[in-house]
Amino acid sequence: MVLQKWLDYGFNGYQVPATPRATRSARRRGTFRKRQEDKQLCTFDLLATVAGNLLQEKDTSATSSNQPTEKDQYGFVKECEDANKPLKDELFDEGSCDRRSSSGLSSREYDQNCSLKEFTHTENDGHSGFAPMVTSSSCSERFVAEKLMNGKSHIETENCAGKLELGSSGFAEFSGCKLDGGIDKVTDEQHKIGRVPNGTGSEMCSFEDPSDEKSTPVLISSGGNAKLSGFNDNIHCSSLSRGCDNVPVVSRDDDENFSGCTHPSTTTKSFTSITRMGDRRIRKILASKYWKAASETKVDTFYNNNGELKPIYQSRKNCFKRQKSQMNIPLKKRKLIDRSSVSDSDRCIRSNGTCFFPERGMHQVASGSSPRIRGAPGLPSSEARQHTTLQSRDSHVKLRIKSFRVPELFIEIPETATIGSLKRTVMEAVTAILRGGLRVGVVLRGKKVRDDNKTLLQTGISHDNQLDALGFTLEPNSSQSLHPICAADSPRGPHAEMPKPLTRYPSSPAVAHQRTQDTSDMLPELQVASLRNLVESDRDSAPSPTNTSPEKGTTDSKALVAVPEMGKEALAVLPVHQKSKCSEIAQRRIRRPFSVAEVEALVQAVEKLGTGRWRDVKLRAFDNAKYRTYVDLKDKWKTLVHTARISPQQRRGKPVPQQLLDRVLTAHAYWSQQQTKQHSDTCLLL
DNA sequence: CTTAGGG
DNA sequence: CCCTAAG
Repeated sequence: MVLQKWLDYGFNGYQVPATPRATRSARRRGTFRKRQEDKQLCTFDLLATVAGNLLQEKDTSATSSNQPTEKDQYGFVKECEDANKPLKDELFDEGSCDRRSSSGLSSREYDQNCSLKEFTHTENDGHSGFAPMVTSSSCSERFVAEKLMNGKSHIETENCAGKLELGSSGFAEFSGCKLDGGIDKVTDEQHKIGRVPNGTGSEMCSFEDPSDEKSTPVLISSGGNAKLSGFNDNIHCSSLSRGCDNVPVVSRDDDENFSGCTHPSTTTKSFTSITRMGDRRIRKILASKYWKAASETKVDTFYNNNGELKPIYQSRKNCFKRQKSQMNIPLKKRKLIDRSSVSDSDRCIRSNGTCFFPERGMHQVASGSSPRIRGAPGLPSSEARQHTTLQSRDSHVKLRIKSFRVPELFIEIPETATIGSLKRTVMEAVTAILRGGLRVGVVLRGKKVRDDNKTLLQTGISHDNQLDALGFTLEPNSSQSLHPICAADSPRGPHAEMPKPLTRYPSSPAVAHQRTQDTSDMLPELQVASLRNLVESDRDSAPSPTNTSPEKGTTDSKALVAVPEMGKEALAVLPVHQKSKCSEIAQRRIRRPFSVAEVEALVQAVEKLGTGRWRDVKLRAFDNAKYRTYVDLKDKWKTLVHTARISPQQRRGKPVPQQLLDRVLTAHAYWSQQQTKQHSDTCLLL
């Protein structure tokens, strides 16, 4: 079941043009939107990824035998590895599920864990309404997709990922990434508020792959729930991820809420149609009030969950929330102590803006610095030491960005697509996002630091006690933004929301959480650790992904940000700018040329019902084609009439049988006449 | 939400 | 396909 659900999920984020044509169109419009009906529309929030985890996992796996799940995960991953295997098969293949289960965790257990976690989550929370919200947001926003790259590149990326160094000058430099990244200090809010159980959101949705080097781990967490047509079960994002066994999450509420945003295939007919119809509206709203909505979303959601809101309403809210999360691209960062010994090992090799850490160095670091013991216990001590070190050298602050959030991606991919194609698609999307114009925002204690000329010292960042309050955000680069709206909005939206976003994404803890077997116990520690990470630097964890693994990784180091070198080619394909900027706000639907059969059905329906009854036509002939709205049908009819009137030479695209065109003209003439007649009759009566 | 019509 | 006005 879990696997099946996979498909349901969509990739929240930038849409990858299925075709050049679509791309052009999208570019022209500056907006993208892809929806999938018969194909699986998955919305995944990508949390990036990174490969770095792989290395860590490798090391970790050996150490942490206590996690039965890992093997499963491995097995699972391997399954996915088969690039030639159709996605559909992959997902629906019972055998796959079984295998995965056999490896250590039965599917049932898997589910139970998720449920349990979820349940626990809510219970502990004490805020019945709040927990779900957090979960959903985190899930939707947070998703980890690993295995975006090949094993090799993967590793490299991971290594370099997110290393951010802040010099005394105040100049921030991403050693590892070309991308602008923000360090996300998500967890802080939660901690402060205390409403959310430790490690709440992120853990649930994100996980790490303990896959070995060979296997390219792919973590895909859905942002929310995806419903797959034919399946009533709601899947939680966690189910997608391998680590989810440890960190299952997502509340039912989420599923419902998201139904509107995602593919509501499972929903009832009426509901589906409603949601679909509302889709545009939602998008519209998002576009115009994205930021505002985003800022308010969290709160709204919270109350909504408690209250008795209409499903649709909730779904919309969720959409907003989701959008928000997408827009906010918080990065988690880790502060590293600048220590000579560490520095050496950590030192990265830069190449084309990407920083790589030599494997040796990494391993060394990992082995030396971090205890192999999985679990929080090791963290505190190591951190303390590091902290001390840090203090000794307060003149330099090293920050490591462990992960960054990728804007929502919409990926449409046929069920028959191969895993390899799926990977490529995701890769392209991620690459595009990364390449998109982004800038870094610095948030200190919830406040945006706008003065770029201030030194870290002046700002207070130089002091470790301040560091815990330091956060980074990714913001659309207005200069590159194609859309005025985005550019204009970006400045305030992200900033204003900073605090909330942070709260919502305890990404690092989550990741760590995954790995840890005893989630409940670990959570508290993890969160603490994550917080501390911001303040303190851990040399061990920082440079080496390996190191990050269980102990440290749990805390914060886990989530690495991959800054790929990879997607260069892909970039050409994708309209990066638009996507990175505003794609989330309004994504154009994918173009779906009408097939002859569809035209036939349309013509037939119109012949029967006449023009002007597009809703009926839709229900009559395209009820199952969810991607065809009545507006689409109306438009198609319009184009058909036009096509029928022009000479065959002037017609473009897939030729429509002349016979059909003739019928179009006939029907159009007939119903036009009827309309006129009726109108005249009305006039006469009046 | 539906229609209708321009873009 | 999108967007919007209008009902």
